[in-house]
Amino acid sequence: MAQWESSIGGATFRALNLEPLANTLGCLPPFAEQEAIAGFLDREVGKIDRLAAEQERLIALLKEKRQAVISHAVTKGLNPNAPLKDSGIEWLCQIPAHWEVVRIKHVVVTIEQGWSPQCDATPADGPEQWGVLKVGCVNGDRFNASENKALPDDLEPLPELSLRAGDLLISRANTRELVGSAALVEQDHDHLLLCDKLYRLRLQTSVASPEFLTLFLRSSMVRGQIEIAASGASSSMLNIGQSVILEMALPLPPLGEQGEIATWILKCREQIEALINDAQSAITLLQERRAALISAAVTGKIDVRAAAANTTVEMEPA
DNA sequence: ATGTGTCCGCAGTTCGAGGC
DNA sequence: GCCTCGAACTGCGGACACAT
Repeated sequence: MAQWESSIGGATFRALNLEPLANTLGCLPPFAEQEAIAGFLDREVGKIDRLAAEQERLIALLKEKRQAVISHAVTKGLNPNAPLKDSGIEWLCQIPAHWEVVRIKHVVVTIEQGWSPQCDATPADGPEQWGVLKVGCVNGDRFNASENKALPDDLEPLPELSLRAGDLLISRANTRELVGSAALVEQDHDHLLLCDKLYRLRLQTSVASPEFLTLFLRSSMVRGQIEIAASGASSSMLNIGQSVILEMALPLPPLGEQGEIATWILKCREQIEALINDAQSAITLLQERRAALISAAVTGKIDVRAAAANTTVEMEPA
C-alpha cells in the first residue's frame, strides 16, 4: 500500500492504474512457502474475522438489551413481584396495579414550538453568543447543546425561547427513525433558543418527572406509536403533530418511584454503554492485529512452518 | 488524472390552510 | 391580519460512477 500511495491519483475518486500495480516490488518466496503462507493466513485471519463478528453481534445484543431495559422499567417498574393490572391500552399491555394511566396532556403545563430564523452555518461561539438549536440536538440518547447555529448579530433574540433545566424537547419533524426523538435539558442555556422543529414540554413536576417521561418516550412501544402516527408525503421529513404527543397514554407510577426508575435506567445504561465501548475497542484491536498478521506473514517475519505446528503465533517486533 | 453528474440520507427553510 | 402547525420544497455533503 505504501508503494501505491504516491501512484494513486484523483481528487474526488481515488484510482490505481495497472502500471504501478504491475511495477509493485515484492518478496517472492518459493512456491511451496507461498502456499503455506496463504493457508496460514486463511486460517488465522478467519479466526480473527470470526472473533470480530462475535463482537459485532454482542454490540447488537447490548443495544437491544439497552432498549429492553428502558421499555420494561417504564411499563412494569422495578419490583418483579408487584401485582399487575390491565392498562386498558392495547400497546401498553399490563402495568403495576398501583400505577395510573393518564394522557400526557394531563401532566403537561405548556407545549410550544420555537423559531427558525436564517442563521449562520456555524455553531454559536461560546455560551455568550446566541444560537438556535438544530433538530439533531435530540438525536441519540442525550441532549447535545453543540447542535446549534449562531444567530446573526442583526437579528433580535427571543429570550423567552431560551432553554431551562427540565425542558423536555421532542423533534416534530425528521426521518421515520428520528421523528419524535426526545431529550431532556439538564441545565439552563440562556443563549440557546428553541427552533421551530422542536416541541418544548414543561411538566407539572409535582406529578410527573421529566426524566421519567423522557425515558418513556424513548421506549420501543412509544417509538412504534410515533412511527405509525408520523405523517407526510416526503419520507425524508415526516411530521408528528402536538396531538400525537399530548393524547399519548402514559403509565404513571407515584413520583418517588418515577425517580427511582429513572435513576436505575441511567445506571444500567452506563453499564451497557461501557460494555459496548469494550466490544468496540476489541474490534479495533482485532482489525489492527489482522493487518499486522498479514503484513508479518507476507514479509517473512513469521515462520509459518513453525506457526503451523503451534496454535499460538508470536510476531517479531516491527 | 481530473472534472462532473447522480443518488441518497439528513436536515433547514418556506409556504399555505385554518383558527382566533 | 396574525399566529400556529403541518406539509412540501430545497439545500448540503458524502459516496460513487461516468465522461473527458
